[in-house]
Amino acid sequence: MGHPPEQKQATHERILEAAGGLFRKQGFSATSVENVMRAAGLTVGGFYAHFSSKQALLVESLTRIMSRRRDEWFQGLDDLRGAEWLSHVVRRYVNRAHRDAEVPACPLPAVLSDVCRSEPELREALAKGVDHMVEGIAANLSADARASARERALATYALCVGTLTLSRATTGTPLSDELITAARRAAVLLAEAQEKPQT
Amino acid sequence: MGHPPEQKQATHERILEAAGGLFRKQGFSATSVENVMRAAGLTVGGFYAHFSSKQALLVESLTRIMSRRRDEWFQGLDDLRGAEWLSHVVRRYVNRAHRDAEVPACPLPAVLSDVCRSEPELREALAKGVDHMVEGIAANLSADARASARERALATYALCVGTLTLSRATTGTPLSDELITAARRAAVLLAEAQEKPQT
DNA sequence: TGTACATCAGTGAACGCGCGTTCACTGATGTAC
DNA sequence: TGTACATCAGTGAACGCGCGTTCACTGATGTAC
Repeated sequence: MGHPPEQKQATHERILEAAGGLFRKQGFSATSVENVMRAAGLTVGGFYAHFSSKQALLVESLTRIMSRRRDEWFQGLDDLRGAEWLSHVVRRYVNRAHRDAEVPACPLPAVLSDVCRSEPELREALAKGVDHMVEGIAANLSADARASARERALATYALCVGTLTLSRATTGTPLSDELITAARRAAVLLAEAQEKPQT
Repeated sequence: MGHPPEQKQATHERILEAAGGLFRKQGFSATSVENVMRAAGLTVGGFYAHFSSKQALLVESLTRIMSRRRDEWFQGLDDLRGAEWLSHVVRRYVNRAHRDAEVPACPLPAVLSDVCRSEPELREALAKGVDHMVEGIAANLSADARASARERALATYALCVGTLTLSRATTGTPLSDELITAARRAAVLLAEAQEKPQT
C-alpha cells in the first residue's frame, strides 16, 4: 500500500530532531510549525501527517529530549560516588560553555515558562522527565538514608536548573558568571552536609 | 498647556500596575499591549503616549516589580539572623500558596524564558533586580566571611527560583510538592554548612 | 513480465486570527487677552 | 470675568505580518492480475 512505513518513521524522527534543536534554542512559543518543518527539509502542510497538533509535537519532543539528556548527563562517571560524583555531574551541567551555547543541551531554560502556561499533558511530560533525572541523581548519592538522597537530588536539580536559567537570562553581566561559581560550591556543600534535625 | 502632568503620571502608574499583574501571571510574550491597556481601563492606541515600545514597558515593569518584591520579601524579619533568618525567607518564597497563586508574587517563573530570548537591555534589568535580591540575602548572612555570604546568597536565590519555576511547571504532579519540601531542607543545610576546602 | 490501479507522504496556497505599531481624530483642560 | 485658542492624553480603525491549521493536489511507490 504505497510508501514504505520505515521511510515515514524516518521523516517523523527528522521532524523531532529539528524540533528538539529549535525548542532548546528558542523554546516552544517562539518556534513555529513552519520553522520546524523547514529545519527538517519539509514544507508546513506535511506536518499534520505526523503529529495531530503542535501541542502533540511539544509533548513527544520534550519527552524524547529529557530522556536522551539523562543518558548523556550521567555517562562515563561509573567509577565515582557520592559527593565527588555529584560535583562532576553538576559541573557538567553548570558551566560557561553550556550557558553560552546557542543550542544548550538542556531545554528547560528556554522551555520552562512555556510549560507553566501550558496544558496538563505537557506538565506531566515535564514531571516525568524531571523525575527521571532526579532518580538518576539520587541513585548515586549515599544509599544509607534513602529519602534524604532523593531530597538532596531534587534540590540539586532545582539548583542546577535555576542557576543555568538565571545565568542564561543574565548573559553578558558579571552576575551570570558569579551564579555559576556559587552554584557549584553550594552543590558540594549540599552533598557533603550531614543531616541535622531542623529547628 | 493642556492636561495636568500629575494625571498623566497616574495613568502611567496604572498601566505599569496592570502590566505587572499580567506579566507575573503569563509572562511577556503571552501578554499583548492590548490586554495590558484593557486591564488598565484604556484602549490600545494610547499606549504609545506612555511607552516608546512594548520592550520599554517590559524593562520598566520588570525593574519596578523586582524592586517592590525585595521590600516585601524581607519585611518584618529584623529580629532574626543567619540560618534562621534564611529559613524564614526561603519559606516565604518557596511554598504551596506561592506555587498555586494565579498571579504569583515573583515574576521570574513566567518571565525567565522570555528574558533569555530578549534584548541585552532587558537582561541587564533582570541582572540588576537579581543582584538587588542577592545583596539583601547576603547582608543577613554571617558577616565574618563576606565573599562566602554572597556566594551562598546567590546559590540560595537560584535554588528558590529554580524550585518555584519547576514546581509551577509541574503543578498537579506529586513531584511539585516534593520539590518544595526538598528545597527548604536544602536551603537550611546550605546556610548551616561550614566552609570546607574543595576537592 | 507488464500494465492498470490504489495509497498516502509531502506540497503549497489559503483560511481566520491576534499581534505591535501608526495615525487622523476628539474633547477636556489650561492659557492669553 | 468671558471668550477664543492651543495642547495633548486617550480613542478607535487600520496597517502589514506571522501564526496554527486545513485542504485540494501530485507523484512516487507498492499491489493485483
